[in-house]
Amino acid sequence: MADKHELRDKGLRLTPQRELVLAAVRALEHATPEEVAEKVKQTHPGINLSTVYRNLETLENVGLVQHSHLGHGGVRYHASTEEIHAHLNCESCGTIIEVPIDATASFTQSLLDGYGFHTDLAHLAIAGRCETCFNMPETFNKP
Amino acid sequence: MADKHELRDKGLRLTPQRELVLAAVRALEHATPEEVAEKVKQTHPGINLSTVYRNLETLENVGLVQHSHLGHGGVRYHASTEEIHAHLNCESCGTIIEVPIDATASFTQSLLDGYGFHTDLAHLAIAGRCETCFNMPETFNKP
DNA sequence: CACTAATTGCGAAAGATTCGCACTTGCCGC
DNA sequence: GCGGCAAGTGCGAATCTTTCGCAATTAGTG
Repeated sequence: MADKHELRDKGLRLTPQRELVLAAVRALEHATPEEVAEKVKQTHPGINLSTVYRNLETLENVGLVQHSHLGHGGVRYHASTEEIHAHLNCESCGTIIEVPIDATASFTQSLLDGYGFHTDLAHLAIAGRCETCFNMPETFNKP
Repeated sequence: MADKHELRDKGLRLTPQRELVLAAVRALEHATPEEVAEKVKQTHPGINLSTVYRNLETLENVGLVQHSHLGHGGVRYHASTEEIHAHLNCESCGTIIEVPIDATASFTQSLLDGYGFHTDLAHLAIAGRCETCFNMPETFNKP
């Protein structure tokens, strides 16, 4: 699971809670803080939500995890080691489609050329509608 | 400001609060509900925050305004008549760069071709760093 | 002018995240 | 191995944003 040294090497103490939070983020992919807490509780029922929030923040500061905003819902965390991808978020059904980041390279390059903007497509989802929902007008505007 | 008929035509009652909310959204561009309320209070100090929220929702339902998620902050509303554009949101300094939607056409087309996904780039901002912040490493990770 | 339904104000509630503070515990040096 | 100290945790309260219920008000209609 979590290598004993990767936390220590970052100057962090090695607590069971912290290890479990990191392991949960890695196992879950795109998990909300709530879901991470849920997962951790399976092996450490006493963990406090505050502790989960604090550890997510701490782990993010040292670069082991990152968060993204994947839609109307809230924040979601993923391990930094996960392959980088953009997220297409269907506003009707909530489906998340993952797109390899190199499929977006020419777009981000054009933003760099045109606006000097260094795009981080992994951080915010791209909104829209998937094929299925697009063909069901009655679901429009009701995510 | 707000044409007397555009609200009535949508089947809505014409109340001073509603007119002012619509006017504020149009005047402010990318305003949070909080900011809209602030603006409305300049001419109608008694307005209640709930009323602002309800009117934003109502106005969105009839298509006069829309909301987007522009970054870590919260929701922002803009008038539907504004020219459609994507938003590049610098995570360091919070600057919003507006990009005409046709500059993104080939990207959205490729998402449609490749994933059957109908992209609405106006709804969620694109995260990244502006030129200035990109060249100031010390500001990294502290939006 | 009276009537009815839409709208507002207000206070409370709900959900998510943060904070303060006292208690606990990992880690370092001895 | 043992003690001390700062980092980390648990807990409850505070904050912030958004929503809700309900009674009072008001726009639009005839």
